[in-house]
Amino acid sequence: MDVGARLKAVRKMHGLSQRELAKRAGVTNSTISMIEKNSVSPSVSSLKKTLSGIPMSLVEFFSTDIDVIAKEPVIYRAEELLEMNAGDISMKIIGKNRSNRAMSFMDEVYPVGSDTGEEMLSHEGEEAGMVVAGVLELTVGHEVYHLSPGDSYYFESSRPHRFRNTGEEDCRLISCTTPANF
Amino acid sequence: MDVGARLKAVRKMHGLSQRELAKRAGVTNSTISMIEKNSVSPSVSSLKKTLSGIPMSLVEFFSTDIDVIAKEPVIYRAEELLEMNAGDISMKIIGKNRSNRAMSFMDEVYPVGSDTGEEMLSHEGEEAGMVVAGVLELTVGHEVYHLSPGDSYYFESSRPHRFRNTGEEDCRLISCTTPANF
DNA sequence: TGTGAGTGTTCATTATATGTAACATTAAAC
DNA sequence: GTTTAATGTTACATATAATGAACACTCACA
Repeated sequence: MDVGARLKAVRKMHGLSQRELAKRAGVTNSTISMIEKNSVSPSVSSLKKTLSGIPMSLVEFFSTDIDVIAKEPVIYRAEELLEMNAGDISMKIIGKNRSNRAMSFMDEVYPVGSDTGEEMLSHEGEEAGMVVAGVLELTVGHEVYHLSPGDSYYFESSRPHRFRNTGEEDCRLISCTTPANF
Repeated sequence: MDVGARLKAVRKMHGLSQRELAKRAGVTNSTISMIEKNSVSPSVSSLKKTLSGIPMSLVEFFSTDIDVIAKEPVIYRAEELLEMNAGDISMKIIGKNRSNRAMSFMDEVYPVGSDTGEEMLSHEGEEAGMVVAGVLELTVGHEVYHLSPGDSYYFESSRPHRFRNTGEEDCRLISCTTPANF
């Protein structure tokens, strides 16, 4: 991660000179020069102060992809979607071949009786989804929910959760998680 | 933003002592102590090095919400979903009443002839979606795509884009954007 | 051909962060 | 009670970053 190059790119992108940004941010131009040349590793507070002149948050600074947006594919045909299997659950991941994704967007099919398992799932991030066909039993924490087509959910992935198809037909679910898990 | 408190929380969450983390990260325990007490503002490089012992990225560190996970609602019934209208396009937002969301997960309906407009959209983030019914014309950059049910897309929202229903029936789309725009 | 306002860089000084090694406190083991 | 190993904190020396004032350079304009 090239902090200097990124700051330079961000600054240029906003049409600011080192001195102009320095004035707005309340730091000196030499500080910015040194940071951009990677002659120093700025403290969190000074980087934050510097970015306040843009303005830009630290999250944005570290997550924004300055690199050229590669000519990534945009659309994924239904018949081309690669099917993955986790147990008997089928998942088709949209954008799987992209270099970096912020999300995992998926078309999932839970066959009758399928289950992510008694051991509850728990991981970083957030997830949301909508049932398109069939019924789904969703457990989050100590609550159990039953979802029909058109019903949806949104929760923090750190909360223990479990998906089951307790119905009598396959359940199809369109879901999304962030960050990308798959 | 309380860097010290956050580091402490993250460290505790992973069951590490200052010394243990220090050893894994290749810094000294006193450095960690000082950072956690906010007696110093660590340099980006030393914070990064410190987090490598967790391990955790800078993005995660600055974006992770350590605050207590509020008792947010989890599921949203089809009939309860609030319908929003942008022109003649209908959008139902999942999780709208949540305090903070990383994503906008939506159930959208594009009536025949509807269009996000000649002026292409362009904003921060990434977006993905899958057509559930009808057909959709998606323009990204200079490319025009036609999607049928089961087809999907994933692209950087900074790329100019436009959605149109050029078909002869309503188009239903389940989509997600990050960060949350709606 | 200056001249002036802009650009980014560099140097010496000052301020701040980090490493080393000590300290005090707690909890478990004997 | 004493020991032992763990915890987090602190003091001082050293390393590093930030400041303020110079410097060299480019470009527009007279």
